[in-house]
Amino acid sequence: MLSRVVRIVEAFGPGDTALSVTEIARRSGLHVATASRIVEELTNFGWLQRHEDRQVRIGVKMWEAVSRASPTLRLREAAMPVMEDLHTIVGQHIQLGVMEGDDVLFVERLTAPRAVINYTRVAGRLPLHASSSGLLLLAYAPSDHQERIISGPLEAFTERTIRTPSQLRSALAEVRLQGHALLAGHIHADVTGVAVPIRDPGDRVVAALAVIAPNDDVARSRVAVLLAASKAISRAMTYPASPPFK
Amino acid sequence: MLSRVVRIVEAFGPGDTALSVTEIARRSGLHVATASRIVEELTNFGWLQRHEDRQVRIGVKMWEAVSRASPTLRLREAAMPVMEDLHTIVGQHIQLGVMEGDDVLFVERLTAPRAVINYTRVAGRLPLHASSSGLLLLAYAPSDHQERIISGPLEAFTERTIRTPSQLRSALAEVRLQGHALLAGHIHADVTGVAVPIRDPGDRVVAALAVIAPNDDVARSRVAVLLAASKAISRAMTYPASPPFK
DNA sequence: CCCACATTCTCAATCATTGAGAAGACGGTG
DNA sequence: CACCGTCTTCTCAATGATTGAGAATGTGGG
Repeated sequence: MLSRVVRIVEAFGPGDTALSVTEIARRSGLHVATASRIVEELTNFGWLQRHEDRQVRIGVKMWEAVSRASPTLRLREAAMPVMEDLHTIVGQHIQLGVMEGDDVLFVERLTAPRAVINYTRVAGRLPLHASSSGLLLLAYAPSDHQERIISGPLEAFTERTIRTPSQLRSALAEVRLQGHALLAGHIHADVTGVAVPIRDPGDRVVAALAVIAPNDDVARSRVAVLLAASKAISRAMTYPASPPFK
Repeated sequence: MLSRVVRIVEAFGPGDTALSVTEIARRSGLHVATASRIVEELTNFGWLQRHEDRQVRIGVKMWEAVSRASPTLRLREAAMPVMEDLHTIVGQHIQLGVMEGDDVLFVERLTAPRAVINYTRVAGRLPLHASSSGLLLLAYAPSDHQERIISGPLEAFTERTIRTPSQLRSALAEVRLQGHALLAGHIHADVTGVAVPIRDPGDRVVAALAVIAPNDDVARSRVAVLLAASKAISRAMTYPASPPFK
């Protein structure tokens, strides 16, 4: 059955590059015999691969199939050159996120080796109410989605994380007023995030571009260059897709 | 059955971001009813997603699961900062490839907007004998693999593409002698590629780092900076993996 | 309005999947 | 070297999900 394949692949959580069959069975709730058999079949297709010690990893074939037809390909291709320029200019972490359920999902990021701690990863998530990217995306989301988050539990990361519905409501209003989201110390006490919207040709907000910097960085002055970058990405997305290759 | 899922997902070729159910059925050789049903099930898991016009794309959930446990994650994380620096310095396309079957599979790339045409994409492939990255990887591959490629058909892209076993054999010897691969006009008449090896802690060649530039670029002078970059990446990979996050 | 095409639904025969338990492989330890 | 615990794979009969032809429904264009 199909759900078992999904459960097996999704058993790999953030930070798990390799798992044993037993561990996969435990996490997915499948019988080990079932897990073993499906893992073997997927391995034959190259969708999973096995280490010499029988540990299981995601296979190159699956990565390839998914990556070449990735749902965010257009966005990432349009964004990457601009993100690089931005990265060179501001010298801090740059990240690109989209809304996915009640989280922001980061689809691309550039790290600054000596810069501040940053918990995000490519394909990592953060709650919408807690991160600058998430708050920005939520501010431009349909109101029923906003209301669901506002009325839901608001997990706190630090003492400055938004934790009440009224705080969140006014924060969203402020984001819409200013056109960007600036959050200091909401995820980690020493870290400030600034996020701006990226719009598709129909002017809908489809992604957030953010700079993650230490609190004492001149974060506020980064808004202008961030906005310029987001305009450039929005413009690049309006052009037709790039030509096929091999 | 499991193979049907694989066939459906792998129906998405390079350049296909969205397909119709009928097209998926045609490419995968499945009955449309079967394709329709499996597509619907995968959609419920978020592994596929449907456009308003019923077109099918890869879903965010599948992208997320695969990307966060990607088999080349370590390599890419180690390589990206260095690739960016390199990109800033040389101002040409930079790409990172691994050997996968009889092709080189590109796992990361940085493009130079105004630079030369480049047919590669992330998750794109090129034959081992034709590209600088491929030739480099083949030169350090087990000899049985080399022999299989040497004796196999050698597809030609331009008149300068290697097309005979003896040409390939001597090209491989030269790569091993020099420690890098420089190919001018083998994929496209006006384009030169230069590739150098990236080694894992056990000193095995696991990837190729390449610069793609116009023929009149001073490609030869790029070898030194490329080698420096590859050493930096190799070194970065020896450190333990980065800590988990959310 | 009708036609062509794409998609989904229906349903009975089929055949792959399941999972308990056994057997085998592996690795560490006394 | 033999023992033991753990992980993995195998066996096999009962089960029930999967399959695909064809019908029905939905969709868009002329």
